[in-house]
Amino acid sequence: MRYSKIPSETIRRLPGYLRALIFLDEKSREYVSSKVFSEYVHVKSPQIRKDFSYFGAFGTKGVGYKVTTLIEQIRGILKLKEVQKAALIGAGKLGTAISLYDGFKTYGFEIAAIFDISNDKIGTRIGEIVVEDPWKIATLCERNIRVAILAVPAESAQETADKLVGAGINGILNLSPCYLAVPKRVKVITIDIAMELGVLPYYS
Amino acid sequence: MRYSKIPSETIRRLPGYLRALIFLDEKSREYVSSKVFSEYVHVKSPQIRKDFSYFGAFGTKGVGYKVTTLIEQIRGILKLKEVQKAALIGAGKLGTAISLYDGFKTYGFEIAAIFDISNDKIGTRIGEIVVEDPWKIATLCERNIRVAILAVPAESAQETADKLVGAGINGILNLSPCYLAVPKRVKVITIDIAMELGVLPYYS
DNA sequence: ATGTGCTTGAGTTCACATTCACAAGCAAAG
DNA sequence: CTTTGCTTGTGAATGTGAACTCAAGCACAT
Repeated sequence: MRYSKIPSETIRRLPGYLRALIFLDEKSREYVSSKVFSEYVHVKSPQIRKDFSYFGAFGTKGVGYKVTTLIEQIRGILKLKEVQKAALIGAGKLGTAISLYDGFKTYGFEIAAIFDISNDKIGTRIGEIVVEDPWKIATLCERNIRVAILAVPAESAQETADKLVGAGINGILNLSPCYLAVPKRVKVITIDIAMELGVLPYYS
Repeated sequence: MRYSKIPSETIRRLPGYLRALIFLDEKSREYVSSKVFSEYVHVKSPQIRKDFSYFGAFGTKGVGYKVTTLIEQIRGILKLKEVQKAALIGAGKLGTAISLYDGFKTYGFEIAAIFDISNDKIGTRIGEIVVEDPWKIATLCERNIRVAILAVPAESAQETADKLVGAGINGILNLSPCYLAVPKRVKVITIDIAMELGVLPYYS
């Protein structure tokens, strides 16, 4: 299957599709049509069919798509089939909130390590994970952790990102309000809650 | 000035521009060229010039754009000139982390009210704000609060959103992992951290 | 077995966004 | 005053994604 020709905008929508599909699956819904599905994900139905058609046609005319098949397909494309271990850097208020959020397993993620610079926190436990000293970030690669969530103050974000890159990480979810300079092989996604808020008044 | 013809993709980039410009301003940088600016925001220089040209030409050839003028312009377009009051619903771990985050004022936002359903929290103080009972959400309109940040469990997100809509809110930043059904006049932005994480493995 | 109603899948059209290339123009130096 | 170097602003071309439309086809009822 040639996934390489899937448009990037379609990829961007897939996690949203996945979430809705898992929701439908939990409700024991077996089939869903593009029309009904569009209600759940706020994407128009022709768009949904086009997206699904990129990775092969397996819908049933007159009926719709089988929910479990769709989930399998999307998990496969996003490489979420086996559990991905993720590291959390920064155990402040935000980091703690994130580590306790149970939505990660929906996407096959598991927070497998937490780091914090504060001596008060090192050695203590958040959930079931023991907080470690940041110099141990270098061991992430051998622990098979390739994704990191960065919840540190903006001042130390770049510095920490450099360490992560050095440790062989290839994906960073950056929650600091700043851009990170990283090599091209590393994918960075930045979420700045305040910044997202910035477009709201425009649409009023 | 005809702002109405500014492409939506440009609008989406403006908050990012604004953040970088404020950073430059704090560094006392007076002028910035599109080439230099592109390093800061990770957008190519012709794109930046095109974006700026949508809201009028005021760069100086051979020199660049005046940082403070740019900040004024963008604040004007995004309607961030006067301080916008925002309400925070949900004072759990995530809500608390958000209320203590000081990045909001960069965009002219101020958390002016906090609501939580828990009796333990009502009446206590987070930062300088006293946590209120959710039935007081109805008073938001008369308090001149038009934007809300929703940090409640997914189960009660829709119900709370309905209350907010009833209170005359016209923008919601939704941090729950679910879609919200709201009237068209209300703009919703959903951020699901786990979902954003979902695209990372694909790019590995 | 046949017809009916609904849904898929794809080809096409249209709209939008990005990139490119270059003329026009300011500033500073000689 | 003229020249040199750099940067803007924009029209044209290219690329990309969204919306539309409709023939093909499955399932179920009759």
